[in-house]
Amino acid sequence: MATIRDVAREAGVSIATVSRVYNDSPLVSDDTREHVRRIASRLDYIPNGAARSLITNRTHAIGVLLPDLYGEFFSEVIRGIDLAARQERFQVLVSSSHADTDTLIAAVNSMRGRIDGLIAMAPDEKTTAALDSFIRKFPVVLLNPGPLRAECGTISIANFDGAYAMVRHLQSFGHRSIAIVKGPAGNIDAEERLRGYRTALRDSGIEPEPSLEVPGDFTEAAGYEGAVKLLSRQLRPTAVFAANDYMAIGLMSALGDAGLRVPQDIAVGGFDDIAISQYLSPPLTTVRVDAYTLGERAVLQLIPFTRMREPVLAHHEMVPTQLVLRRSCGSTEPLAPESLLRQRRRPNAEVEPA
Amino acid sequence: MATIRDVAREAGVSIATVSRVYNDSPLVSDDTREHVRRIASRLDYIPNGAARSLITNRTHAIGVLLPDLYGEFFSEVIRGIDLAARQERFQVLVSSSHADTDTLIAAVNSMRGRIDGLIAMAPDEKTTAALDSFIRKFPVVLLNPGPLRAECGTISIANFDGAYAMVRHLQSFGHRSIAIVKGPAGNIDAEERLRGYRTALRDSGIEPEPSLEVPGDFTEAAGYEGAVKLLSRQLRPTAVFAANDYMAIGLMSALGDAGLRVPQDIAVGGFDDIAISQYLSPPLTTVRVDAYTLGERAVLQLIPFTRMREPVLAHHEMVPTQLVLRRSCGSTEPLAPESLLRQRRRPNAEVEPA
DNA sequence: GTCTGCAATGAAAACGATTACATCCTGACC
DNA sequence: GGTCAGGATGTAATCGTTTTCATTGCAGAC
Repeated sequence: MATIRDVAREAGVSIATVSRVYNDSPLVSDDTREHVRRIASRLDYIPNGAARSLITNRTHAIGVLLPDLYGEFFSEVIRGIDLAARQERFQVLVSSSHADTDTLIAAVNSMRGRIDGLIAMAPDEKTTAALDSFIRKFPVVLLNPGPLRAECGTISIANFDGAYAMVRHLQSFGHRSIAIVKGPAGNIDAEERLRGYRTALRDSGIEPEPSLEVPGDFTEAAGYEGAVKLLSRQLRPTAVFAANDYMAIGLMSALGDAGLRVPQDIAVGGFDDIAISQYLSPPLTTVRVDAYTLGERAVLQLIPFTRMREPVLAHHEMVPTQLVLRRSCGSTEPLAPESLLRQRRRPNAEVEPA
Repeated sequence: MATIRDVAREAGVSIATVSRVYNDSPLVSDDTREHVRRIASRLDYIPNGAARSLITNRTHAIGVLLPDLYGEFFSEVIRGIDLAARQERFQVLVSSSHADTDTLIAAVNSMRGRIDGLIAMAPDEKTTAALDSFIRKFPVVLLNPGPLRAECGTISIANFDGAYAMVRHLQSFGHRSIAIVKGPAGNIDAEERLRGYRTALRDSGIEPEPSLEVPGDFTEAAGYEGAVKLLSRQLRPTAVFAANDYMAIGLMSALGDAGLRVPQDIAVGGFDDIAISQYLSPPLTTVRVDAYTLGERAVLQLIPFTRMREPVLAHHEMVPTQLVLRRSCGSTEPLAPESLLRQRRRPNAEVEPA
């Protein structure tokens, strides 16, 4: 590997000059700059990153810490982060699949000194607490944290708004008795969605009815059981909002087993807009979550603070969700071809999934 | 940030001793080791990675270069890489979404000097060629490259075997006239799957019939059109193998539109086992691709060579595929609950997809 | 009591860049 | 012609480690 010294010698200048060329200093004449560049590329010289960050105390890399997420969401977040970071000429160091607090902390420590800032998804209270001391002295942006008390930057998904919009939409079809299959207790997304559901009801003068709120855990099976529970009521609801699409799938299959038609007998709404949703029969009305933007915004919020090496000022941002109308809620509007909509989200999707 | 000097001063030893403690040198007495560790942790000392790699010329990081992949596959590959790398105490630097050769090369260059080895997925000939000079002097493992002539390590998916098994399986139900909807020309996976299809036919004494091989491009729409084309023959095939699941979906919806029942009137097989497949009606018989293992094996193959800083010896490995029997091919065997099978692949899936 | 050998430690030279400061040169101005 | 400004370049200190090569101290051999 050629070093800056080799280039300097070969070009007949000092290493300071070569360095200046690579740092776009205005203190180099155009001739020299040109000459040095030529020699450097002939020698296949690439500045040594380690030496650089040793002296500048900057690594030009950001760390990304994610729990073990399901495919679609994960890859979109990373994609958003990756592209935004590349734009800013930052490298991305990832570490995912952190089941517990210990491995998460270990991961943070192993990244220390190798990154200028951190983007982390803390799925629960415990993990957020674990990151706390780090947050106080280092640029950190949290993805989708819970109670917004963190003293750092955060980006959240508009779970509340999405759920609210979904319920209001169901109401626009005349539904008055709307049930919900909830997500796991303690889960931040689940709680926000429930809150959106309740608020939407109250805003239309309906007091949420506990027996219409059945527990769930985001799995297909929970959706199935939830439906069974709801159908055992003497008065069955006319619409059900499942707090995520997987539960909506289970729900719909239970309804089918019970001989009920969706949406004629009962309307169904989901959340997430996972890839499957558009292929269900009927296609599922749901709430699209823009994971790409989540990642992108996180980078844009983080980068300025990496330059100062200071904690990110408390600043809370929200990524909007979008109601996706399909037939499961009774919508009959002519819809744009889904495949085109999808396409827009993955402009370079040229390669085969497997 | 505390430096090694701070620790040395505070502990009353030389920096050499502190360094030795952190490098597990046997040349330190147990007392000293213990003492230094205590001081270090009190000062919250973490060795500076930049300084370390400057002197050792090793970064303890591997780069991962991926094209723009669809969600599920992408995240599983990364997960495999991440976990294996963590085991070996390596960091992972990712860069994805490389639509063209230029951005790919740029990404490689921006990683130079920051990584000890590279795992890259080169989706086509052009990209492989672009990486060629790099491959000659640096540890590289290619994921799923085409013709196995690359002078480096490679890990491929057993596309041929999977397609072969699928066709043989269809034949076991008595099908003699089996069509295929092909993937895009030039695509490596597509070509291997086609080859597997043809070989399976020949091995059972059937000469592949060109009119039973209709073109496709891995999209749902292509599957639909493929079905239309096949149904327009005077003699319709009794089974169709779609070269990926998305095309199988389009295919099945076209068959439905034509009033044909799957599998009674016509059997269907797919490839990839995307998440949707088990929810289709009927659930799709397909070939599972183990992306996790792909990533994991790549790391295990790469790591030893990073220590020598030498190119990876040409070594070609294959990740097996697995036939997943569901109802679309006519299988009536009692099947294990799918949700359990899925679970095994994502042991820590505690967090909500969105 | 000296010498040898070995375990434990320290001093100092790298590693390859950035950058403050010094120096040189050129041309403008009086 | 001398002075001065300022652009272009060079010198050298510095970043925080690892590692080679002393150096020290002590145990055991003679």
